Amino acid sequence: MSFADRLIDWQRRAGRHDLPWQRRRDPYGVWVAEIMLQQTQVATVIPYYQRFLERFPSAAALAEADLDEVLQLWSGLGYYSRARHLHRAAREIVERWGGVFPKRVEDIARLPGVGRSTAAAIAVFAFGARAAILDGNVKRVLARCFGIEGYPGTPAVERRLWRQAESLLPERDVAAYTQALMDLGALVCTRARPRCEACPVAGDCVARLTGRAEQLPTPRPRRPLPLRQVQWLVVLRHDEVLLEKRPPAGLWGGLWSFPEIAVEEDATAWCERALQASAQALTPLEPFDHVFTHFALRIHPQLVRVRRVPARAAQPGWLWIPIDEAARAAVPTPVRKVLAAVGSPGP
DNA sequence: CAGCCGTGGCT
DNA sequence: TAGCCAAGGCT
Repeated sequence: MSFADRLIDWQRRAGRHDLPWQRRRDPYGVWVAEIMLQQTQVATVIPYYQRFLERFPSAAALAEADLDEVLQLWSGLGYYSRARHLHRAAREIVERWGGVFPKRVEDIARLPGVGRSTAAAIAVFAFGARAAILDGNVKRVLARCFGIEGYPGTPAVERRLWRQAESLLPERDVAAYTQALMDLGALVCTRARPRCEACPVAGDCVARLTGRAEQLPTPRPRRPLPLRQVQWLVVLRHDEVLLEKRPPAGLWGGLWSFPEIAVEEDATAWCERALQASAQALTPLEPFDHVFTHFALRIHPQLVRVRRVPARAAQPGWLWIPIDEAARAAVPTPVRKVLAAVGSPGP
């Protein structure tokens, strides 16, 4: 029996069949699922997927929405450029494709946020196309099965993996085969402690036969990171907290967060400058020189280790948000946690 | 091309 | 426990 047939047969018995995005096979539902699942585990995606599709049931509904609302529904899921791309792509589908999701893999792959692998997955699951995917699961399964050495992040190794993935494609049942590949990687051929005894292709697996299953795929070469520490300023006024809108791209792009400074900077001086610079936006607040009688500045004790201090926006927006509402605003998860830790500052 | 982007689970 | 990685794509 061929590699593909063994996997398809196994998938029918032991694979996943009841995931939310497997219930609907329309291209929009498949597309949103594939974007959310990029670098994100299934269990994390499920509640976000259900909320998102309830609010935006179609590309047209998504295209009409404000980006802020899309980001708010995405908040906590991470990789926020996915949400910005999704929103842009929805408008592209409406304007360029007349609201009809493109069918050709090349056209799907031109949508923002959709690369080669995601385009193939959409085409396979929504349109029954014959195309190969190559995600983390598939890379691991193929690297082990066929003994492909080397870090998959390098172009040479990735080319070999793509060629291998293409050559294994069955003539029919590509959707079942693709799902099988991902299920095998997620449930059996796991990164640590693979369950080789439950694998339908263990008999032909190079890594299994050479005892190198846990050594493949070759891990990323580690390079020491110049870690710095930054800290957040939490500016409070009664039961309100000051948030700034981050630049539209980059880290937490378009989301609201606390002002963030390097640990070497003087927080008090920085806060004075920031409040002075945004005096217009802060009306009807008191003049900044009263800041320490009318406002409370807290330097949150939680320090964050980051690669670099994120660049600040030239013209950040500022917003005083009641603490209760802030917890529901479009803010990234670390900010929500700090917010919960700060609580109400009292009178 | 290599670094960046987020959060959570795992060992 | 601190690092590694996950249904990758963009620059």
